[in-house]
Amino acid sequence: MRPVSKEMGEKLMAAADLFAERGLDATKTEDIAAATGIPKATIYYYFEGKEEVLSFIFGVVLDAVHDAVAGAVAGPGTAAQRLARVIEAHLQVFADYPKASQALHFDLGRAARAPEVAARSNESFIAPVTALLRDGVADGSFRPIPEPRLTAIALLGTITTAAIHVLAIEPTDPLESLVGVITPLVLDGLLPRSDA
Amino acid sequence: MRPVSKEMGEKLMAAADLFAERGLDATKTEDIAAATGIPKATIYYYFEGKEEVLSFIFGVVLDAVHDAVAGAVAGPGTAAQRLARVIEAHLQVFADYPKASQALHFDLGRAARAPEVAARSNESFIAPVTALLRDGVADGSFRPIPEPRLTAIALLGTITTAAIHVLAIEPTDPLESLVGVITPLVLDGLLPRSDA
DNA sequence: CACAGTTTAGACTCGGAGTCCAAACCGGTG
DNA sequence: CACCGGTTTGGACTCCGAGTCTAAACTGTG
Repeated sequence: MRPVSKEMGEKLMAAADLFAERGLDATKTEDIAAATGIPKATIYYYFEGKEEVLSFIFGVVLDAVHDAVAGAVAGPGTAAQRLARVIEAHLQVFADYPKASQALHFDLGRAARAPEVAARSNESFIAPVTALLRDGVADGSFRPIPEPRLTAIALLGTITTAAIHVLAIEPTDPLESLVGVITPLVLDGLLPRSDA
Repeated sequence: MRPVSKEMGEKLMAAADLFAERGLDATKTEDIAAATGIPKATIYYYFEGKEEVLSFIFGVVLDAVHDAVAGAVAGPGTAAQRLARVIEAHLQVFADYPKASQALHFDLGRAARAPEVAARSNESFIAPVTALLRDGVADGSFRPIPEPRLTAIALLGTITTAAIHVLAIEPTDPLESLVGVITPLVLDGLLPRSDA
């Protein structure tokens, strides 16, 4: 994969629509060419094949997640407040890159099988959130969490699944409504608080 | 898709391994034939194509989820106890059909795009769990939940993502360890309970 | 201008999905 | 047993699209 100019990168994001609608394999190289305005031969000059085009798009999203999460984690406040901001920021990435996020989630298998995508999703979300959970436990703003890493992974699933569902399957509710669903769910749980 | 005999159905499940490892598109019809022992021509006699073979496998898993969830929801106890059993039962399906579950999650895009798969995952999990949440709110065993359906979807994501991760990506932890992660997470949340 | 890198059209190869067919097989039924 | 419908299968065939290749044009830089 040759280095991609900013302009070309932007053009390429148009392919995210195709991938989100049809998936990688139902998307012809010619379609990508048509949608992006980049001729097939040029695409092959930059990328090994359409799978690498998809990886490029995934990279853009994962970078955005990385920045969003890193910013939220590094911010002020208790671990709980920062986790709430992680959720908000992550959802904002879905709002910013709806089609690309959808493509990422929908071609999850391919993504998971690509070691560098797995590594990046680890760096972007799982590792920082795991650390945040540990912090919160240490300073008492979270209850003891026996498996912070698995918990972080579960949180990732909570956020992404809900977001993708709203985005792609039943776009009846706005994405913002999810903050009010997910944040209380993961912070307070479903049981009533006797001290509330 | 013609009706499939029990024996043939069992043979077909061998294809789940291929789908889980490589995804549908990297799996050749010939490979399916080799893995299942069913010749290509016979496969095409029963199914429109390999996509329908995948749908068949998805159907088996979704049926199992349906039965597991229905059983847990219908059981005795508070809504919280029944939800805990839903989680356990759902995880048990992952344990029973690891490869097929993986294939389902990995080819999520295809699944989500297939209207009957979306409908079945709604019937199997989302609708019954939404109802369970409503019940729990009504009888006071859950706190008020403004968006029970979105919450149910979020729960589905929590469970499946964690399970798939453990199953496919980092099989270091056993699947059972997830019960202790997910159940407290969704029932109690991450914040400490001052009344605990 | 010459040279290196980029861009592109278009022709080509090749693998695999799905089609088709005809032969065999199988389990009733008269 | 002879027949008939549905099933099973091998193998040949078509067709589409990914990826390759080439050569020409174009771009900017010394």
